Amino acid sequence: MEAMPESEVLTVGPLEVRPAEDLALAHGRPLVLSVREHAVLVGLARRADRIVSREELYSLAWHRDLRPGDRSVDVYVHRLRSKLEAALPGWNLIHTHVGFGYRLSAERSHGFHTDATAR
Amino acid sequence: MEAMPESEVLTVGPLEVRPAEDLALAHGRPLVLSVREHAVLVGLARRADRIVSREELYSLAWHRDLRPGDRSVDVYVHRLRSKLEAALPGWNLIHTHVGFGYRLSAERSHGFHTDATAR
DNA sequence: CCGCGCCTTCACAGGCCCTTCACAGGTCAT
DNA sequence: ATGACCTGTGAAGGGCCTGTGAAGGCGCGG
Repeated sequence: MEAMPESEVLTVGPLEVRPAEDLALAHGRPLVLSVREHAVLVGLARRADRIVSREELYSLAWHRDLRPGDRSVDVYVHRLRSKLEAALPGWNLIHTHVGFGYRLSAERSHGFHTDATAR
Repeated sequence: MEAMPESEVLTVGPLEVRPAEDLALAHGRPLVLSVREHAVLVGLARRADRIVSREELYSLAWHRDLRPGDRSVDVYVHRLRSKLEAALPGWNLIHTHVGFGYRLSAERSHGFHTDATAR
């Protein structure tokens, strides 16, 4: 069974990321992301449940060093959050650790019940 | 093969501290700590079950000498206690040794039952 | 040439942190 | 019991960090 890098599939709760296919799925439905947004998501997903510093995340998604004062990471994390929130209401995936960085982990939004509204 | 210092993991009862990842887990769930709070926790965790004096703890977390009259350590120990208590009810982790300092040890709170919600 | 999406950079606002106070409760020796 | 010292705790002030909406440039397809 395979563990070829081609088959890399990162799962974080209801989110599934497939770097090799430039694809991310939310509950099985494809997310519409730009190249950068996808790169940032992959960077976070490959280090799921761990804190990724801005410098590290920038390096992973932009392939160059983050310059002092550059807010790009914040902006992209914000866009990613918006899209993830829209696709996965009730889930809180990107967590901020002030002074350290961001962490991708599957957690339910505070005060959200298991889809009592659905169906 | 993974005995590198990167893998340093300090375990104190239900608490797990990973200095290299700037992360601390309570029952496996990540604690949200500020930079200082985390530094103080790491300082205490690396000397678990032993008393750490204020001077020593300050030196470990602030990387400079404690000035007479500075109450920073007390304030941060207080904040850490609050967060640990919130994340690990029923556990008493930071112990005060009047005149000597603080000690991190896994001990259950006095008179605490495992089923807080029962009945 | 025009419209559209994407990336980068701003500017402003809000929130979180660190430090320092002030005061209360405790402890201990006298 | 009383005074001196030690620790617990809540709050205030400023500063730094992060969230957020928008503008300007570019490249691409129509």
